Amino acid sequence: MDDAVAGLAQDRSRLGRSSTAERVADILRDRIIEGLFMPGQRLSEESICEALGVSRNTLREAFRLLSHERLLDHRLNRGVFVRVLSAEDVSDLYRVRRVLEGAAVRRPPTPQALAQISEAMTDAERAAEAGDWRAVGTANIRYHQALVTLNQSPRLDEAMRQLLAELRLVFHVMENPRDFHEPFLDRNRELLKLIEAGEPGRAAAYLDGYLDHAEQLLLRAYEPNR
Amino acid sequence: MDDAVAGLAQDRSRLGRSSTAERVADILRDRIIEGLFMPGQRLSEESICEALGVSRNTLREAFRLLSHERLLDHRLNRGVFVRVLSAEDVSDLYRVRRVLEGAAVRRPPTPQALAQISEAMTDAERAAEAGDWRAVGTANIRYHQALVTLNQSPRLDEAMRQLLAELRLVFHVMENPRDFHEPFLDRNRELLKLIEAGEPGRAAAYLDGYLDHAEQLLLRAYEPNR
DNA sequence: CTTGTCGAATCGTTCAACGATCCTTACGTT
DNA sequence: AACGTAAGGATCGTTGAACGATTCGACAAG
Repeated sequence: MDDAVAGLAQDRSRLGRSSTAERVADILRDRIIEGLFMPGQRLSEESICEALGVSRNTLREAFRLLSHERLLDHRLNRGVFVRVLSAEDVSDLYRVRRVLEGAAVRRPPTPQALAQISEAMTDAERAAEAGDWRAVGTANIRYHQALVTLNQSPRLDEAMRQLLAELRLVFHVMENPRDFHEPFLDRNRELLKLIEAGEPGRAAAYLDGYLDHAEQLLLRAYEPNR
Repeated sequence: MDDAVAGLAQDRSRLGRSSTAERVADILRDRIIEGLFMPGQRLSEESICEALGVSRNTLREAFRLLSHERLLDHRLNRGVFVRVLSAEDVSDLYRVRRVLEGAAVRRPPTPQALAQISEAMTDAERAAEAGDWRAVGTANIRYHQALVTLNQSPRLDEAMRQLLAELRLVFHVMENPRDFHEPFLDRNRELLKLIEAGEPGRAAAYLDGYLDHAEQLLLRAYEPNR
């Protein structure tokens, strides 16, 4: 019986798990990530707190959370806006990816992490066959999130989660998701092979080329806008 | 004249710079980092909002910000507490440092970054001569913050800033700051030399040993507490 | 010693209000 | 036509009070 009681300790995290402000933040985060709120759009306190049935103060707490995640841009006395990323932001995001993912592929891979990466990989391929490019994008994100878990660091996982959320804001400027995601299917597969083969050096080099290419594609999509 | 106008863009960040909640967060962050609020201590909404002369709602917004930085622990219906880091947290912080600083030392150093590192180095040495070990700790943190700037990434700089703030919470358990900081003076100097000499491989290896040692010192200090 | 009950303290959330700030528009000046 | 000024409205920033919900500690009953 002591075992059963001890097991409860793991579920403790679920106890504290709720608070209107956090739930509101979750809802808004989803909308932003899904692209239902477009970058640059202003989020009016009044209309949103009425639509969600929460008070302005609670909504403001949620806004603070999302601004801190760089998904919203909070301008004093002017309200909050969905973040608009600049070309410099894109470059910076890829600099961080090179560091985080680069460190990941140099680590001895754990079976669980490999399984997660592999699962995301097959999900992406299945979605590609079905022609669901939005799902391909989602699976691709899961792939890279799983990649970072090789670092075995909760904080780096969290950092990657936030980074990928920001990156989704960028993906919305890609008018044709297929052209953007399709080429990376083979690359993800190849990278996974190199990791499984225990060749960290080659995997890291391959990853660098991979990220350079993706960054340039995105930057090119940003060119016309200025 | 266009130059002068363009130069203004850099000061734009100062414009938005104010909001009671953020200023409150700044004040509290300083107190926490300086150790005036001890880890585990509860921060009562009522007493603090009265002491600072702000409303509870505003204070709560500040609390949200600091919880998001992992400096406060927000437990539902129980209030906010100064974060208490576990031994696992310490290990994770050092895993992140290995990734962030490890990537930094492998980069070709820029003159400005080197200057900043060098300045922190001499500040630390000067403070050591004066026997001011608290100042040594502060300069040491500046040193590593400057180290990360080699990555040339604002997001990584920010991540390092937060990481070091967390680490200060841990340093408060070191009863004797001199024993902890003194050995690292020579190591910092040696690491700087290796970077200046353009030997990224040896610098990275040296850094790893450095971080391993620091982590173990901290973990040993944590042992008695459990 | 364990369990149930109760009250105080505090949190979570809402609501209403007022001043401050920003944007827009209009008007007059140069 | 370009610029400075003024007025108005919309929205934000912040406050203060209020009430239910939750937690914690004490104390009595089993």
